Amino acid sequence: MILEAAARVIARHGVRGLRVEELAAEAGVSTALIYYHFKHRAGILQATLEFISDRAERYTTDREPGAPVLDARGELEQTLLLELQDTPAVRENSTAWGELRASAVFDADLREELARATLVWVQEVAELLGRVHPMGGAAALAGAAERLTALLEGLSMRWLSGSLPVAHARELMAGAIDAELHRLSA
Amino acid sequence: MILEAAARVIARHGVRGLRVEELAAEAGVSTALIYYHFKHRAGILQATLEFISDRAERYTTDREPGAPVLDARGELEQTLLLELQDTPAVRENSTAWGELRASAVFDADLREELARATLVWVQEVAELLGRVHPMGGAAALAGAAERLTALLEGLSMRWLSGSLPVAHARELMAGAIDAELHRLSA
DNA sequence: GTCTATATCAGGATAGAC
DNA sequence: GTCTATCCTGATATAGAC
Repeated sequence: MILEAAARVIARHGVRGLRVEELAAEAGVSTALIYYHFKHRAGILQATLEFISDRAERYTTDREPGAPVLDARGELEQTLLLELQDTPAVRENSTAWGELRASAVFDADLREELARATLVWVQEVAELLGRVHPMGGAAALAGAAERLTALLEGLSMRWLSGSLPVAHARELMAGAIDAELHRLSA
Repeated sequence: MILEAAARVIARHGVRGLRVEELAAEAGVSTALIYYHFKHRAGILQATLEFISDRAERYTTDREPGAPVLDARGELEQTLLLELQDTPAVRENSTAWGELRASAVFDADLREELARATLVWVQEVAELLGRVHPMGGAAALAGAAERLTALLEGLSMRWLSGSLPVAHARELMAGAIDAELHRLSA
């Protein structure tokens, strides 16, 4: 699929480094066909970013069949720490997500989709937090979820840009989960 | 100054959108002069990153003359919340910083300087945390500082990409400072 | 729908004068 | 150090056949 190929290419060279020709090669088609499906380069980007955010929603929710059933806190940690692993799939998605976020600063067309995807993700985490702390107020849960997900984005960027080893990023993330849960208890 | 102009252009169109010609126009010089000073486009980016991180160090440390003297916690909050204000100067620096961070994912030449600047910043925040909690262990202080600064980067990106209003970003940041300080007390 | 050309052009980089 | 003029590569986009 062309969009899958586009996600790979973006993860490899960034949005700015996306060459239609390279994308064509990666997808095993000609450049003309790319332009047949998408009117122009910008359209490719738009469609790819939509594709990436949809895919990200699925893959944080789905669990491998046969994976151990986790308690609420385990589920929460799993969801967040899943994004800080140096595997090709995670690297690809995080890189593409970071690119999407960075591109949206200068491209208003991306902002709506991005805000939507961010909201879905925050709500999912808030819901998990609520399962750990059923008595937490909705506002407190939402705030904690926003902080944890924003922190995750910040840590991912540091990791991917070579300022922070993954292992350390994971420790920091775990510490933040701990801090937020304590705060919800207080 | 060329580097100041570069920071402005990057804040306006991103690293991806930096045209040497536009930079030349912004700085009021010819493109040839740009290439006289910097060997190639990549060199411009490198130098601009250095410039921006130096400037950021100054402007988080310097206080306006006549500004009220703050206690340790006030100083800490000031330093972090300063970066979440919708003023041209802050927007410009944050935007450029975010761009350089994002670019470094695909450009190894930027990574070293970026890691250095990140480290300086983390240490500065750790030092401020230490003044609030003189009994905090070095590792705990460093961890908290890394989380707070990474969160700030994450919140800035959300703000600049239109997923989060500044005012809310500030509240979240304040909440995180609170959580980290509580955790250091425990 | 898909390909093989190819037109077109933006933008990075340089030559050479002052 | 700084400019004007220009080259030239590399990338977007299209024409037209199958």
